[in-house]
Amino acid sequence: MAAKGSDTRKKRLGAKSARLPPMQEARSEPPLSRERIVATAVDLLDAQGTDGLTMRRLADRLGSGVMSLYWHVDNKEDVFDLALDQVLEHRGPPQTAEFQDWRGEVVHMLEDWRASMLRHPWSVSLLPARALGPNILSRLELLSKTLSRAGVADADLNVAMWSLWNYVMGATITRVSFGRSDDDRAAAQQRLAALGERYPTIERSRLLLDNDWEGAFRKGLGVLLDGLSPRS
Amino acid sequence: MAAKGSDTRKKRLGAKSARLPPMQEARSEPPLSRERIVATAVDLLDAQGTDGLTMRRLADRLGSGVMSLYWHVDNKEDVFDLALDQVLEHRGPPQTAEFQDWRGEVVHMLEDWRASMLRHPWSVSLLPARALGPNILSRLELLSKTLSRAGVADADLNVAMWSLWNYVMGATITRVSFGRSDDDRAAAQQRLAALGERYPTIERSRLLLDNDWEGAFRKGLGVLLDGLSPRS
DNA sequence: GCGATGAATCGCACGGTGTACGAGTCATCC
DNA sequence: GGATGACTCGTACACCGTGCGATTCATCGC
Repeated sequence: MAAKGSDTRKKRLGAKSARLPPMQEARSEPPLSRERIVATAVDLLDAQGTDGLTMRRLADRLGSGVMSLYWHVDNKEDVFDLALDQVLEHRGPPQTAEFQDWRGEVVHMLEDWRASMLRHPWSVSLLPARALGPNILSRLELLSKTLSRAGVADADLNVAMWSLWNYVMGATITRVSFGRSDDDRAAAQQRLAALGERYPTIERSRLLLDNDWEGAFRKGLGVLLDGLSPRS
Repeated sequence: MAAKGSDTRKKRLGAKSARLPPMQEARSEPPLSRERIVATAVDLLDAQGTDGLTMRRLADRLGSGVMSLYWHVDNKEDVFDLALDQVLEHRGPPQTAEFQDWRGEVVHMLEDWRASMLRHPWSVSLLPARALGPNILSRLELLSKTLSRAGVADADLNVAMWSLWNYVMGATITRVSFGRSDDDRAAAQQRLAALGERYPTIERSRLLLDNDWEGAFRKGLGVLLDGLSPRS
């Protein structure tokens, strides 16, 4: 059903002819390209969220006709896929040959991952329903290699990988859905209090008001890493 | 922006008049009600997924006009909220007075939570973007109370709660998005292999082919609980 | 120079969507 | 008998993704 890989007729041509501007329209937009479409889509998503992205609006921002987009892109789903992967781009590993602090590196990697998604909140609602783009795979590869080199046995590797992935995804998604604004959460907690004594414990602990997201994230991650460490 | 609480004019009237069937149509549907709408929406979501739920289709299944739904329901978002909460209903705690195996209880609670969502895969893509319904709150309350009674200090309670929540949500969402079918995952892993040697480690570990979801879930959860246990 | 090719752009139109609006029906109560 | 209010629903509107040609224009073999 969900075939990946753009299979419409269209190949990235080898950057041969540098289309010179048509010179009739002084402020004409640069020509359409997959890259420009994706970049604009990310802008639009940042500004208006998932529902804000429509093909028409996207074309407007690009100064093109709607149907022109479909030459470069399979369909709207494709745009989402590309935008998501774009946002998860990451610089390669620092490539330090020596390997003293694997734990710190893992924490850093995962925090960077999380931060990348939090910078574009729409990405977390997209990710669950989408396949793995190259940038996600590359991040997984890096994590896997680090854990492996740190001494995690092959037999335990997948459990470790999935546990970390699950935790990071869950924490990020939660952060986005509940962390909108202090006011929102205050309102939620108040509604909760108003609901009477049905939820005394979470009301007392002020669960929804807790806003040390980073601290909580790090602590939970620490616990997980403690348990997943080799030769623990 | 996202005001909760149905604010349209409409109150659940106190079950006063039992609308007797109009007797002109022998097989006429029972009258519309919020409950019937939600139940039918869940059926429709189970059968057709998130995109399959349209107000028109929903009305068709209910044998009513489309706009009649809007008397009982604020809008489509409302339907999603209600359907999600409905699916997360749960039986109250066994209410055992004695408290020997808190850990087993927590594991059981979280596995039940996870299972409830996996039974309705659409729920996981809904949850990230939605506020907390009463059934979610009630589950959180139960979890919180259990941990607290088990001896988790108040100061550590929120970290424990969020860590567990994050992990469970992440694992469930991941399970649904990647666990579609063996074929899908085999295809993904193959695509990955075809992509050459860019991802050697995850290719070697066959990360995407691992299908012992339950085992991995339980192991990761165990690690987390080990670290979060009181007086560890 | 000239026709053919094919990449790229885009207008139009179609079938679908959520829902605002207001006109209807009907049981109930004064 | 009239008023009220709960409830149903047909019509209409604006917007959506996208299939289908028609159109433009640079390039290339002749």
